[in-house]
Amino acid sequence: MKTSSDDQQLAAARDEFVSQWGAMGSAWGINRTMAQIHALLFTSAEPLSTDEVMADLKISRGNAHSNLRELAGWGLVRSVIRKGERKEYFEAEKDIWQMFCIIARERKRREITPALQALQNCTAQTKGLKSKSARAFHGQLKELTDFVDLCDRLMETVARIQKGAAVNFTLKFLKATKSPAQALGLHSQLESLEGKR
Amino acid sequence: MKTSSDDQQLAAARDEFVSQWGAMGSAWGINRTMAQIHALLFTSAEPLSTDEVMADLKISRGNAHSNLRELAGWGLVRSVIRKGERKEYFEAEKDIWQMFCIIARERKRREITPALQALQNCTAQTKGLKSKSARAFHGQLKELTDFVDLCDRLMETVARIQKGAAVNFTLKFLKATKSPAQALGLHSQLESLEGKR
DNA sequence: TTGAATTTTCAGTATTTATTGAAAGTAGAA
DNA sequence: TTCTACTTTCAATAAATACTGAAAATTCAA
Repeated sequence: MKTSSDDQQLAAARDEFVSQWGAMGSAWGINRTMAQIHALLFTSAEPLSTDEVMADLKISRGNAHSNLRELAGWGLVRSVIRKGERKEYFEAEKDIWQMFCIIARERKRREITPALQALQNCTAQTKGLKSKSARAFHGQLKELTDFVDLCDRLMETVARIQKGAAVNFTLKFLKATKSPAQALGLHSQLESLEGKR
Repeated sequence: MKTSSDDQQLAAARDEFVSQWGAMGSAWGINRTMAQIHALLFTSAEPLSTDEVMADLKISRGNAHSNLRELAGWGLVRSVIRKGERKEYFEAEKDIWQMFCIIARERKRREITPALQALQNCTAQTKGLKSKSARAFHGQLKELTDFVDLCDRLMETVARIQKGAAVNFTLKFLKATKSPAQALGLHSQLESLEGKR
């Protein structure tokens, strides 16, 4: 029967996606289950209850619960209360750019900004030292700190702009950078800066 | 005595940096020890031997060995043979932009590209399906796939350009995006794209 | 109030990942 | 060759992380 086979196809593809997204998460330091739940909700037309998540992924209540809470803490998932029902349902942010911005902002807040502060401390602590090795260390750390600082700001800024702007800008950037850069307004910036290092 | 206190300061700052870099690594899915060894070599004026790394971090030979190999596999560290000496020494890539490019390329190669292929598979597998939920799934996955694809390309491209170009470009981008975007060539791109979402 | 439905917590356990250390392997010097 | 300095491997173990499930807490309707 056609529909049944289609359903199977869909189920298979979704399982694959959930598993893949989980793997990707864990490669980037995110709890596999949390990423899987996110994948599930991200591709679900309807909000899901804790029990549905448990059943879908075959995980315990405690596990489902704590990862749903964590996702809510990131702002990637919000809870939905259906009128007349007592149970809590969850839905994911579906807009990809929005999702990207949330992740960028959270990782910045949780990891990059604190790390940057620590780096700045280390750099400051070795500011006045005179020995050759201390000066070398300080110089190296200063460069790293400045670089991380720049990334931090870039992330902040990117996460603020509109989806259309970001995508279109990226496309132009890619085009402009492909082979001898020319075309577009990027031209002057890029050209005047090439070959400096 | 002045020098001794300076040395202590330096040692303390370096320990702090090593520990911090290790923490950062593990938040991003990189073995803590590998990141610590990297931090050590990154701020060492001289190449270090396996034994020196072992002593500095108080880790076993096997651990030092395998993580040094892994770092070499990433291309972040290379081995140095000193003439007359039999022992192998290791030094890190010191240029930060270079280092960033290496990491970007490796993560792209190891994680993003494979994940992208899997996503494209899932998307393709649900291409023709007619049911409402299948169509929703396919649409959502298509968007995600396209987005990851764009990131993949962007990474590739960024990792190719010159340090000066990247930094300067970023600075201009930040400036241009601060408050009502104007100035620079970015103006037209940005303005024409704001408010789309 | 009471009690059923639901959420939350957390001690115990399982799984995964990282580390040790000693034995085996290699390669250069004599 | 053989000796020695050094590197590599890997089974055993430890440490970190994630998960379970059942008991306690909460919430809401009657």
